[in-house]
Amino acid sequence: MAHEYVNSQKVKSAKKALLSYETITSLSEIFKVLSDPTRLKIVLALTHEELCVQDVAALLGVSESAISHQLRILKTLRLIKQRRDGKMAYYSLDDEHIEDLIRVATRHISESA
Amino acid sequence: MAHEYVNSQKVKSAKKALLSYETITSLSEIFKVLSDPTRLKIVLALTHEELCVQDVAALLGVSESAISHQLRILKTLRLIKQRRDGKMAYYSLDDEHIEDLIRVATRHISESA
DNA sequence: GTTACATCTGAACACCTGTTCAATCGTTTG
DNA sequence: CAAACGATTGAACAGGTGTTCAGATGTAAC
Repeated sequence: MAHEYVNSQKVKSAKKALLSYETITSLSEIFKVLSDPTRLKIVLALTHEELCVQDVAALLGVSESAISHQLRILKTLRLIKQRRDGKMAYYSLDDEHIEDLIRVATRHISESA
Repeated sequence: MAHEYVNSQKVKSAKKALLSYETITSLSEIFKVLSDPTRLKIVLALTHEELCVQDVAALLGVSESAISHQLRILKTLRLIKQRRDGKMAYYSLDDEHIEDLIRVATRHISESA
């Protein structure tokens, strides 16, 4: 194979911007968890205030079961944490950086409109 | 309905962090497009250098057809732009803010490890 | 213990998504 | 013109995703 690429010079330059497999995987994961509107709303709602499952469901207009499923995903990925109080379970944000990410993204869409 | 929420005060506070339907939709969209590893790699590769379809495919180890499909998605969402040169089509980034978003997300995963 | 309530869970379902494969389009070259 | 090449497209496929539904936890009150 004399020429692996059409334009080796450009590819060589482009290669510098690539990231490791682990980084790509982690980035995809964090973007993916925020790509679902319901999860995104949950994260926003829990940013500055803890809420129980019922209230999250009522606030967002989604069934409690669906919310519970999504809360589990967010908890597994350590974006939120849980506090038990009797029968109730209170959830709150457990990631200080997520706010920044959403803020940067929000600025992005408002400036490209 | 005397009590719409279990904890009205907390819900009232949480409501302040919510965003409009349009903003939520746009945010989900931008996170979703970056949630696929192939698309994320394409965006990274085209950040500082334009590339033709063949070279993107070879660089990422994906078929030209699959790359072409993804390039169309990225182009539709105005993340990348196309330049024609004879038979070749050169693609490059068309969004200055995407780099920031990926940079913030990268910092996030490196600090939470 | 039993009832009531909040939450959680698993299976099922419809829907969406990314790749593959084959065919087609556009442009360039002989 | 025809052949060659890069790129594009559409249908089909497997795999993944979010919600619903019914049932099971777990905790508190009686």
